[in-house]
Amino acid sequence: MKTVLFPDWAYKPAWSPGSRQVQLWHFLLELLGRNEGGAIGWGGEWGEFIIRDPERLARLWGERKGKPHMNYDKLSRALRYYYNKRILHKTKGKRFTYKFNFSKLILVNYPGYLPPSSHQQLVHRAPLPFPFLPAESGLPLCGGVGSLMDRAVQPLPHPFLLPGCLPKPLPVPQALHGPFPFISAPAHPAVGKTEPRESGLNVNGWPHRSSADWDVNPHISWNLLGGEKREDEDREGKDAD
DNA sequence: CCCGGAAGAC
DNA sequence: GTCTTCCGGG
Repeated sequence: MKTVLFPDWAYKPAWSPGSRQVQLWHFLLELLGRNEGGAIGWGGEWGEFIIRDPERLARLWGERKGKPHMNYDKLSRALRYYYNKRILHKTKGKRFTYKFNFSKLILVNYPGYLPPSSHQQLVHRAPLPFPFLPAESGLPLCGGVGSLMDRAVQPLPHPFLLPGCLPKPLPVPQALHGPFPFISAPAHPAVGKTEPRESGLNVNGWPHRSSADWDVNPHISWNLLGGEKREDEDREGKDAD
């Protein structure tokens, strides 16, 4: 069943036990997911976004954080700190354009990622721990006070994301042919056939697909949570030739 | 505009 | 640890 999901940082809840404040990338995802129009929007590339109104975005961010003097200069400094953390890249040459680092995909199954030693255990489809809801349901997506994050039904052992926060690209399987070193699960012999439903949860354009849709090099090293392989460092349009 | 060091808040 | 603030430099 091979499920391809998102990088480790993307699974950190907006309100992790350690940090009681919203994180900037969550905030950005929230705005992008809401398609709130104006301040920020998805760009052409997978994960790329463009800040259309920098000062307005800064004002919104400042309001969220209780920092009335926030501006784009300071916000962009925070974005720059994401470079080293490998959460963001700058799309060079394009003004106000950054890109989320979705190049490192994480292979996990929802009720908890599986450590490399025991990953053959729960290799079956796992439903999301929260009820689906359309983006129009009024509740804020991607966390925030009073959002789904707070009213999650069960204690969640693992961080999670909400649908609608991420771009919906990949109309075709050619994403893998690009510069993205996507990672997928190798075929596990122990699994047998466990494919209850491949529909997954595309209800919101959630890019949750079986990697069988894409032909993947099996020898790509797949790093799980905590793994820090840096073989990707994805490029834009210019690849080495 | 964009970059990152430095210091400090929390 | 995650920004916020300030800033010299390109």
